[in-house]
Amino acid sequence: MLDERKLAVLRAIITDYVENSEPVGSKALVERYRLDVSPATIRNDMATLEEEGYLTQPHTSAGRIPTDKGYRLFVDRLTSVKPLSPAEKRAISTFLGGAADLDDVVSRTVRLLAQITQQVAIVQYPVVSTAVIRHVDVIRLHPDRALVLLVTSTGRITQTHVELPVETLDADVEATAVRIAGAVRNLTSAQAVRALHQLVRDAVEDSVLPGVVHALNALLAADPTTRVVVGGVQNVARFGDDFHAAMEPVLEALEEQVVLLRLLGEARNDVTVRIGHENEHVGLQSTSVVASGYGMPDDVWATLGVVGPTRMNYPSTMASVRAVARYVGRFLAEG
Amino acid sequence: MLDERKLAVLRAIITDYVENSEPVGSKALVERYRLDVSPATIRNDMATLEEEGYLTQPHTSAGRIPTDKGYRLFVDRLTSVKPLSPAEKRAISTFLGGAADLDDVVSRTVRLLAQITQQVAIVQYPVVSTAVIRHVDVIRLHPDRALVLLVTSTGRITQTHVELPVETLDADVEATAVRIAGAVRNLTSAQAVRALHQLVRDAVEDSVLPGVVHALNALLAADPTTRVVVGGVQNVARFGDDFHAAMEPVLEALEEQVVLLRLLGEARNDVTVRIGHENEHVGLQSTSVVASGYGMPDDVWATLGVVGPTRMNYPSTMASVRAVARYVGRFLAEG
DNA sequence: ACTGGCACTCGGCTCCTGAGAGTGCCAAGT
DNA sequence: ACTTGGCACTCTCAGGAGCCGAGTGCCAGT
Repeated sequence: MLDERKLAVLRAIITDYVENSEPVGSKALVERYRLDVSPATIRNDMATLEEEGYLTQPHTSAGRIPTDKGYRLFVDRLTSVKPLSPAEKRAISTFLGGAADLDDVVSRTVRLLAQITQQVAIVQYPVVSTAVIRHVDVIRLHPDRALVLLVTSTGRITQTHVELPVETLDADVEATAVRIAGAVRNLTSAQAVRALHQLVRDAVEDSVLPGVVHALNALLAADPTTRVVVGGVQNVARFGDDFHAAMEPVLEALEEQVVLLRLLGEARNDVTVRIGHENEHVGLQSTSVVASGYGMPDDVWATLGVVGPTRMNYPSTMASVRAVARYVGRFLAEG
Repeated sequence: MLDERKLAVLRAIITDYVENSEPVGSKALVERYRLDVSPATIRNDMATLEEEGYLTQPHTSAGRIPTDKGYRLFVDRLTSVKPLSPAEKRAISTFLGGAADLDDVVSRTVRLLAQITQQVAIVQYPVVSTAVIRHVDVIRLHPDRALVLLVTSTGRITQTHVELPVETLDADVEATAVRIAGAVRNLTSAQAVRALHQLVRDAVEDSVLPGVVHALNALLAADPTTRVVVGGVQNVARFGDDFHAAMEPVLEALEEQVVLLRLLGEARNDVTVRIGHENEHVGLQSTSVVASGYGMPDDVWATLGVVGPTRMNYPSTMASVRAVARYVGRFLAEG
């Protein structure tokens, strides 16, 4: 049904439309791309492509524009992710190289992604499945209130408050902190939960312990709900003139952590693309999401990606996302 | 020059323009507001107001719209901040009441402000000048690298990394941590800096100490550079149709922490308004900023505010900002 | 299977026109 | 001295007519 030339036509239409943002007609197509056939032939091909659902026309007697299905075929079969130029690679590398700590890495990454794709960047904080607990601390802030701190080997710090029983001595708090720290050090989340359970049963006399353990369990359980950072929101204004109407729901979606997490989806170690209506979130159905997991080859930590208009340059966006994901993964693995 | 009626005319024009987003003419004005004079009289007043720079017309023979100077006069002399309704107060109170920790308070505040003003909300994390250090911790992450943690009495946690000398023993790290923690507990930033300086001179044999102290000094110095959180960005899309052009620079400005901090300005304990060109940042010259410090009556901690179109409802926005600032201050003072 | 030709459609541009809103100014009234 | 009604004028905006051109679909011929 779709021979080689029809695919070439689809590819040319998408390329042209991405570049000029205007419906593209048969004549312009043969002029700009060396298709070596007449416009009439192209018209027939276009008619077929439209029947199959890959193209559509905004109105009769205008050029064609790609549908979501058209973009999908393009992404799946008609293009390959092109490696970045050495200069770009170097830029990524040096930009990330200056990062001081985890927060800095994430914030640099999000700015970098937004910058080179000219779209909205989303970066999820890394969760390492093999992360172990480095430290637990209980810090008394008030007579009846203490701060519980949890530090993992990746430098992630989470905290929560806990109420202390009345008449708790500083020494009690101290003792509990030491006891817990000793019990869970170098354990993974799952192991720690078991160890804490055991600890509560063994040390029944410790009045501070149960509250703190409860708080810690909450922290350990909340762990996968990682933070998501967004950047380059101003690029939404550049998504195109036809975008102004659909803009508010997009901005709204970008403020919801939950939406963003679902958007990034399951962490996979290659680049995935979700086009237009393939996104579940209704406010984002005129956008596409290009995402990639990052981390070690066999241990994906988290996901990052960009949100842009369906009419985006997929090859170049995918290349950028992939490259940034790899560099960040490598950088974090080293540091 | 500006008698009572001319001021009433200006007030009516601003009220009407804020409501309907359309230039307002003399006839509509006398109809909608009981001015008890003829349109011709109003026209003369309008001509005067325009000469004085309070009004302008988009084109000859259209109605008038206020200038920045007109809005300025309006907020300074023609309006008073109206207290919120009991229902609104209750909503603010209950919404903030559920907050668990500092992060939660800030994030709830920013959402609340954006929600009730329908504009972009900005909240600066509180810095308490009287905050004291509750805890310092040094946590070894790698053989040659450790995490330095600083916890203040407000629950603020800052952290940084420090390189350890080769062959450092765990016990050395532990000892240093205990020593430092003991030295600075319950001190303010300024006191702590002095105490640490003393400590370095006294404990020359401690090889870990200098690095950690250096890191701590950086943390203490960085303290006032507090974080700023933004919310309700989607409301930019609702600022008005004429706003679409000026939108990108606004979104851009909202991503820059530095710009935001300057925007909020000096923390003062009452509501301040900066209108249009009174803002230094060029991207924000078609917006107004309504800000207020929050904290205890005599101890302002930080600033919060909203960014909206110059054509905004100043009395209601100012009332909301003031109310939220007060509630947050009170809430933080209690908790 | 491709091509050239041809009739047809339809959006966008320009030009025009009328309606309406609003202004500025003037002379008369209070 | 301020206010008012009247009036001529300006300018935007909406609507309609008409033309242009890009683009299409179809068909007959190669």
